[in-house]
Amino acid sequence: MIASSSPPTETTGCTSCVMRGLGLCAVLIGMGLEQPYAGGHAAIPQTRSTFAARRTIFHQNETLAGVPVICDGWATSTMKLSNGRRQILSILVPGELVTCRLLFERQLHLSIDAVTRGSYRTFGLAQLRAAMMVSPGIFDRLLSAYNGERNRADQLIADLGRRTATGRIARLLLDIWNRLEKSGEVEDGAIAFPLRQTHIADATGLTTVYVSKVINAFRHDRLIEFADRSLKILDIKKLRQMAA
Amino acid sequence: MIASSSPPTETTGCTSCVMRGLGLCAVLIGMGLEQPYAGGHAAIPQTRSTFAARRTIFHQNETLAGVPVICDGWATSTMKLSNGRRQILSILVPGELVTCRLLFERQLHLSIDAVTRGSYRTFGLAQLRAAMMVSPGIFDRLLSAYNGERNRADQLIADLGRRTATGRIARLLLDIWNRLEKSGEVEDGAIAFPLRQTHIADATGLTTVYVSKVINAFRHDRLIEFADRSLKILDIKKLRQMAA
DNA sequence: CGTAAAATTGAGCTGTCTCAATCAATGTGG
DNA sequence: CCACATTGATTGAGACAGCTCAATTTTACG
Repeated sequence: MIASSSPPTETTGCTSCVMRGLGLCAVLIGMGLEQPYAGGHAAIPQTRSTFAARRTIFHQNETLAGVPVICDGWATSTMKLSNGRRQILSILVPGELVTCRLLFERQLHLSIDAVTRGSYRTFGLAQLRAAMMVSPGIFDRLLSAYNGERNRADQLIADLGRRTATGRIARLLLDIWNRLEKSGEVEDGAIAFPLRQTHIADATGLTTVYVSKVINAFRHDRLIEFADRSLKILDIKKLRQMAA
Repeated sequence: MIASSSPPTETTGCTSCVMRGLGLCAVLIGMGLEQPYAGGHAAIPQTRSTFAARRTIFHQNETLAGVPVICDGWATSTMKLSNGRRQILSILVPGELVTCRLLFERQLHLSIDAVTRGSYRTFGLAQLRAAMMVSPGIFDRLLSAYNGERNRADQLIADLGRRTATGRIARLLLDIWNRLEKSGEVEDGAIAFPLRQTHIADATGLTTVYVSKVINAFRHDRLIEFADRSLKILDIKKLRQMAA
């Protein structure tokens, strides 16, 4: 899994990294911005930070100097309300950029919370923006990534406003499934799924109690298997129906 | 209100236009892109289309060649679900750009529905993108407009997921109030407010029946006056409390 | 002026929440 | 490596916010 010619710690997770998917490294190299580094991707920041499970990685209203990418582990971007409630805006799976908004705004207006332990790297704002300006390809890809974020946000609005609990949960599961499937992370018909029911509740605007009941109904109807931080979809057709 | 030296039909609404706010016209003129036109803004497209109340202006999945700006009248961007329900993603007041997403994607994935009668102009994609590339000012402003759209979407997600009906409605009213206040459209302590309760319901994920009850409760508590397509906030402090 | 759209009202229903108690899993320190 | 502490999941009973249905009135508009 890890190329023997390069240091393992530096390439972990990079195969599914968004930045790699964007072809960003190639462009940065083309710009002559690469730093001498044996066996790794030239544009990858040397500093990698780790985070513990259930910790807040970046706080609401914190100011960042770059765009972090989650190398390893899962996280959420969460909005914390004055009444103490919280709403998850998006689930960040390994390899994902935290949010493209940071390309144009230094201040984070929501908090990034770790689900599992993991690590991230921060790409420099100036470097990324320069790459965008130099390469129309990068420009379009980053902006279409931004549009992708928007699409998901819009879907979530429709879910929360106009769909029932079972529909919301089914859609959340299918969404994550599809994302991981796309990057080839289905193994034995199952995906790693470290989200707790608390996360599902906060993402769907429901209660943990009620999430538990819906999930158990899904299990009972043999739509899914969900245990040990792993998710298997048994009847994707019927699950899609519930999500319609 | 209208400068006597320029044709009234062509300048209507332009004073509060986003494009004007962006300083876009000046930049386009500086680029030598202006078209000869007596008494108007050089960069404003000559073609202006009108729409009738309650009609769909652009359909979900339609492909557009430019970025429309609502000159006159109110509209909504709405997502139509397979189960026949609809969710309003944003309320477009006069002078607003439909969505910055169209700068980077030709396909609209939601529908734009007229609330009142009105008119719009479409700015050419190529022209806008060129202006973005030439002027860092325009670039940043358009992207921060995009970020603004995102912020509103995120707020809406939190509203729908974690706030009660009264909170959602209070926040909707306050949001629109603030936007119009910012562009100086409060007159005699009231704003024009052509939204029907159906729109409020579709924007807040509620039912018209229930919206009616909440609005009447607000009226009864003398928080707002709301009739004749006009809204007056009587007790903004208490209304903000409900929205907290 | 007539018809369509919007708002209101009431009665009853249900999806989801709250509260509370219990059990299972996970993580931590000695 | 065990014992304890914390976090997470489950279950049941009861409550309520917001929905549905349906009838009626009011308002808007061609």
